[in-house]
Amino acid sequence: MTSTRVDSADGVWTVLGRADGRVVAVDLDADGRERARIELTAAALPRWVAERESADAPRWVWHDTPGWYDALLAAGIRVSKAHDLRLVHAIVRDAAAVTEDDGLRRAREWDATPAVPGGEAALFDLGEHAAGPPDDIASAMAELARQRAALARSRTPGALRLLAAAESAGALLACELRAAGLPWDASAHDAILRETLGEREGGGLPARIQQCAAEVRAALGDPTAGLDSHPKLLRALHRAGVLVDSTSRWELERHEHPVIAPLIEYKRLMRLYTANGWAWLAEWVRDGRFRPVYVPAGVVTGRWASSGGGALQIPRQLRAAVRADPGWCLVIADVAQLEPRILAAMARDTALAEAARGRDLYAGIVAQGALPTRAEAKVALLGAMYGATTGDSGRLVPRLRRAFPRAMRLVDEAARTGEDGGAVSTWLGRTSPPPDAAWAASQSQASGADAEDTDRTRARRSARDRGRFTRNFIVQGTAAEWALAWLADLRLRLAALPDVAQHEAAPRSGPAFARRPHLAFYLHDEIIVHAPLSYADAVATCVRESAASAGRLLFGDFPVDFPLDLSVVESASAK
DNA sequence: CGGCGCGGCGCG
DNA sequence: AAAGCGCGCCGCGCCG
Repeated sequence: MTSTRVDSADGVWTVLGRADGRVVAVDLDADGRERARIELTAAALPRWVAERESADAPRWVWHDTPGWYDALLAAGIRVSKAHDLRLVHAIVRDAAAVTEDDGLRRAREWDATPAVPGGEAALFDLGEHAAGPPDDIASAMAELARQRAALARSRTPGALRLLAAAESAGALLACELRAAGLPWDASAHDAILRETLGEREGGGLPARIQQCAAEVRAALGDPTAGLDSHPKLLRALHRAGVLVDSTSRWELERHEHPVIAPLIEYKRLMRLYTANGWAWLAEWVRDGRFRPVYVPAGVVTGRWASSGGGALQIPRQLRAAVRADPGWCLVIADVAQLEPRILAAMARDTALAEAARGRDLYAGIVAQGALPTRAEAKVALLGAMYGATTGDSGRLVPRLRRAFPRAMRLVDEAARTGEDGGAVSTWLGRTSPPPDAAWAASQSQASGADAEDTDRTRARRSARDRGRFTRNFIVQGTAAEWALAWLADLRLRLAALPDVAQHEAAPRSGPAFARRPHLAFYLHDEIIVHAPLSYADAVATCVRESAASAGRLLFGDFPVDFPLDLSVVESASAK
């Protein structure tokens, strides 16, 4: 297997940008000096990129990945490496390790919102940078120079360059995931909907929802009770003697009344119907593929977000609709308890890493005697990373503090920094945003001589809120970096798999790369690869090796495992 | 009428 | 009424 590198200390960089209606490509050497410059028509670009890709596979530098890569993918061209100026700008701009920014922070035109594929939203959006970052070659060259200089002078150039490369690989993958799509069996989805919700009759709600609604109204003794408006439902519940303060499920469950069960069922069915019902199916699934819009770094911690389609919230109930094409399979893998393992590695906490040695980190904590049961170990650890102070979780955290002082010190310190208005950074250097002006103003006002008790209370609470955010930021953000490193390595390994003699029933439509094993889904700590059956073992090996490689890339030889739950299946429901 | 905030719930 | 992080989407109801 050829070695696959995520790092960016490598050969040729080629900057793409526009000028006078044409495309300009500039080759740079390792020091960033211009070596060659050519002009192309937009129509000639894909073929030229493909030639360069097979000749010397440069790192492609561009203002925004979807703005260039969607068209290349549509032309059947895939690239291996990129540098996304918009995404890297945001990292460098906020990074605490960047001390001399070489004018980068003043280049406000790069503070742009992500362009949404296929979206026309920018048309009426008069926001300052609604049009996205500048795509001309001069701007791209200038911004790249600022970024390279700022990174070179930063306190942690290696880590930040790695983050830039991983972030950009993620941007490539986000386009590829959308182009390939997640194989989705619309008839299986329809069957689940009909099974769960009942048949649709006329223009009304499905049968089982109507039945539930009737049972709820009967139990309330109110044949016209409105169930979809919280105020109306709350009043109806009160009239029936159910004295709840909200209509949320966890509160309803605490009451005994004939209305409770059918009401909870009604809400469950309505949720499925409205969020992932037939309307969703018609809008988001085409030609057997679900194509969500992924938004790399859409979350401040560096996690991806999604826009439209709810890619990050597909209910487990519908997983059976995720089905491989005939003759193909799904290789599904997720990391067991990623965030506590990340915490152990970041803190160099060998005791926690030892507990994480096996498959089940929580069982490992119990085995060490830190906490009596698995359930308590889990809630305590989540509480530690989320900043729980009360309840079961808050009560258990002190025991964790005794057992794993290094890990706990790391998150406690991050919380304290956040409470004081400071910034914290992930392992590779992504830095939390500064508190907004209102937060800072309320803190200083509360510490003044003329502050009221209510001011102090409120300021204290918002300080603690921010502490919980920064506490979680370092762990969630570093977990996102590990996942990016995993993905970046995996997509290169998959692309490097040799062709087998006979492809099984490769889909005739869709991009060329999707006729070979390819990533089809990604969600925080889980991936799905869609592959011909004959590739199953090779893909599983790639997935495992990439995970091991990501651990080494971030944490060197620190002994922490990132075990995968991996399965090769026809349908995601079997997992 | 569209925009927005909220409650609620799906996901990690 | 959430204790304890991060998201997106739905329907409702209010506002202009």
